[in-house]
Amino acid sequence: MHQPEHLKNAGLKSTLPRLKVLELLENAQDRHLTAEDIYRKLHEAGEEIGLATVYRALTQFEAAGLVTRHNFEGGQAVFELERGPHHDHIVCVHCGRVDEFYDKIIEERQRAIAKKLGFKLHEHTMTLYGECSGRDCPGRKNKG
Amino acid sequence: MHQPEHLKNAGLKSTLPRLKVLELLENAQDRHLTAEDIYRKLHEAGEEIGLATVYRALTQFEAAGLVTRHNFEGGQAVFELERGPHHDHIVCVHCGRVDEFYDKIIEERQRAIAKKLGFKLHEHTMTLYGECSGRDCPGRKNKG
DNA sequence: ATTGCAAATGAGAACGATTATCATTCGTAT
DNA sequence: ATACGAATGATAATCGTTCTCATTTGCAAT
Ligand SMILES: [Mn+2]
Ligand SMILES: [Mn+2]
Ligand SMILES: [Zn+2]
Ligand SMILES: [Zn+2]
Repeated sequence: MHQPEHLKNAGLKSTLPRLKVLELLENAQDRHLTAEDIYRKLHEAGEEIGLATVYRALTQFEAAGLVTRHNFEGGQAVFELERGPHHDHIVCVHCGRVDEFYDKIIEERQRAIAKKLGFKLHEHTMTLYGECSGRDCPGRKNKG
Repeated sequence: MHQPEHLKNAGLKSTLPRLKVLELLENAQDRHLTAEDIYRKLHEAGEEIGLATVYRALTQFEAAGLVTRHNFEGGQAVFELERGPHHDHIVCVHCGRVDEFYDKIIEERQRAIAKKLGFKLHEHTMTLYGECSGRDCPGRKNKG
């Protein structure tokens, strides 16, 4: 369900490459993807697109509020389609799994801290790092 | 007060370049510096040192727990000497000013969230971004 | 349907931050 | 003082991302 209107509404011309990127973000199993993930997945699906175009599309989507960029530690930025409300992330240091959460108390405290320090708060990043308990996580201490 | 013992205790050989970097981190007015900040300040002070050596020293200090690396948004990583207990940061989007804070409630919530999601928490990053109220901040709405 | 033109694309060059290479120098234990 | 492994510094290389520019496309006016 990739609507050209989504792009039009965001003030972006509806082009084939942009629609492909948007569609992939909508349908991919993983919500958090690097530019190269997207480039690779599109090529695997037989779609022609340049890497520079993927980067440009993502930057524009971000500016339009369609997409959020995260700089988890380590090289590449990851992008996710803006679906629901704000949330933060916890990342497994072994398998890279990303879980999402929202904590009202933390958000309140952040606002209070900014106020106390004399800042007009714009946004924040918060990422927790740890070891997940996935059955297939390589960091798992193999017990039954 | 740059003690060779600090390096020795950290398992690092006491060399002149490392002592210079450590001394600068101890004495610089700004607690949060990029590798190039350090390189530049040392050269301005007439000290000979290679940029690669600055990067290597910082990476080793980090591994030894003497220094913490932060990836605030935008290009360069910043480093700070590990002095007291853990804290997080709030950064002014206009002037780059960095303030530090610690919030016990947030830290507690983070632990609870990780537990609920089945993660063994290792660490976290939290950075707030906003507009500071410094007299000389360029983003300041000039009112008396 | 054709035309015209600004905007978008893609290939590859360029860029900035960081790391790797390697010949030379240094630190330190004998 | 000697010796040897580790550290240094100049520079090349790497990596993610952005820029350049010739070509193509979207789209609106014929
Ligand atoms: Mn997310
Ligand atoms: Mn700090
Ligand atoms: Zn995992
Ligand atoms: Zn400011």
